[in-house]
Amino acid sequence: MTLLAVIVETSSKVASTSARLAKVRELAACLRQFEADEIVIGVAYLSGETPQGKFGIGYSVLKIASAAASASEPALSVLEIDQRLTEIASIRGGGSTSRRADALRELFSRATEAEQHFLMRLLIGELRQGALAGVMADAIAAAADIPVDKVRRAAMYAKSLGAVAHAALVEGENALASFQLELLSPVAPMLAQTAADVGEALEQLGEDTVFEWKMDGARIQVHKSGDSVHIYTRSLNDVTAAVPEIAELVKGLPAREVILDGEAIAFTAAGRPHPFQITMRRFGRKLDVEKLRAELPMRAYFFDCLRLGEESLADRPTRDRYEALARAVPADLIIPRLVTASEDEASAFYDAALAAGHEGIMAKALSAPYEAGNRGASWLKIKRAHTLDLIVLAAEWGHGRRTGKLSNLHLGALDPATGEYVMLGKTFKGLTDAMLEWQTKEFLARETHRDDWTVYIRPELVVEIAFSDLQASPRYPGGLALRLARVKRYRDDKRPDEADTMVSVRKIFEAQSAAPAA
DNA sequence: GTGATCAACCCCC
DNA sequence: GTCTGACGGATTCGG
DNA sequence: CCGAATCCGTCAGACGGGGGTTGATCAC
Repeated sequence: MTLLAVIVETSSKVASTSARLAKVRELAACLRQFEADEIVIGVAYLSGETPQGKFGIGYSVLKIASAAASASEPALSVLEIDQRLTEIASIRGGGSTSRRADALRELFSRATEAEQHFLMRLLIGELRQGALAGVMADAIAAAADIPVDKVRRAAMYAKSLGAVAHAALVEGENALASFQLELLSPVAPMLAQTAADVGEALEQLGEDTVFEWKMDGARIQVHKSGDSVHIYTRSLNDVTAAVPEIAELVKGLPAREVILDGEAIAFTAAGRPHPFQITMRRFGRKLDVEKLRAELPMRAYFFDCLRLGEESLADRPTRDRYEALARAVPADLIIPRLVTASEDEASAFYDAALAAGHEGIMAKALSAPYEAGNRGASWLKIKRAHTLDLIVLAAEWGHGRRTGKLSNLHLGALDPATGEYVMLGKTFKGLTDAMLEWQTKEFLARETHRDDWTVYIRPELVVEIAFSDLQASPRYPGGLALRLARVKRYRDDKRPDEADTMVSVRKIFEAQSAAPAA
């Protein structure tokens, strides 16, 4: 029987070093200590997850529970924690918040302070030990003395990394072969790297490149097995009930067994794609699905086929998978695509995608396999970014490796009509350590006032911000918010009165929602 | 008791 | 989702 | 030819936006 304290001790050692190999050694040593029925749970905890997944425990509930007394000696076992968490996850309905907090407090009262701290971070989803599933895969390979490639391959198709660890440690290397692409069992979708433009994409991928429109909806993976159809999200949640029209569509396809990769997105009656936030009113919804279905129909566009009939196509090249896709799905459900080695043709294709209201295009190597769960170099996304010179209005203190630095910027633009600065969003992205250092000093020199987390400053600093979109905002005063904002550079060369104002901000918003030129 | 509002949480990008 | 930093294996450089 | 420097892919962790659902609380 393994105590939670063993895991807590391991996590602490893992966190204390930045060397990945040392982390792997510590994790592997811990894995070898587990008994068979503890492996799935222990692997989850040491990868910053619980077997129960997310179940409604956040910072607020934990704050109540953490008021508990603590035990002086470790006594909780791994299996008991798992049992208690399963019970807590099952508490629902009226009064559940306080009953959950009570149950958590009781559990915490039997944990040492170190164990409480670990459980807090685990349940909130911020273990911050510098090791998650990626490092854990290495550790499983090391503990079972199996090549890491085999572990990673099994992990692509397994329900959980813990299941892979169990098979590897209990049954050995050969057992990993039983993890295969299966119908109605979703696999982590392949992700893409970024390219600045079509020229860069062609340079990286070479002659054999296919371009596809990139639509700004939600990724879907569709499985059909006879009469049974399920639709999964990028993180493998089942959203079949939220998009019944797509399920019906797939039920009507002639193929009996098929796995498709694609995008779900809502369109206007005029045939233009809705902004992402409109698509999200449908996607993942549980209530009133039928009512909204009528006014906000969802479409599916497919771009890959991982299985058609008996055989898995994941290891086959893109061109073979496309050939299967074309057999499985009518042409109007396939995302617009173009095979070309011509930069001019590719650019025109990109312009057409943007003119049709889409996000950009993808570039894919025709000879590459489907790398499930990987951010593979054979898929590149090409999106344009807007840029504005905005004013820093305030900044928030950072956490973790940014503790002690002012990190998250409040960004705004002057509204000439009122003379007031209008906040448009926040960002912490794109800042180097040197910039963090510099801006902390500069902000504090301009401080006007502060509260718990935020330091407000005189509107004197101009910063160039890149962003994907402007979204309609229910919370910001101008009714607009930056989407995916990141810092490009500080504009030391610009005075605040030379920065962009709300006039140019509104102009961008209007241009992006306008109908296409005739 | 019932509906409206709010805060916390999760899930898409 | 974007971006930076760190690690470590692979590759290139310099004498 | 070998050790050092550099390159490159992978992983983790900084936290953004808007949606929804659920349960708690407030007003009547």
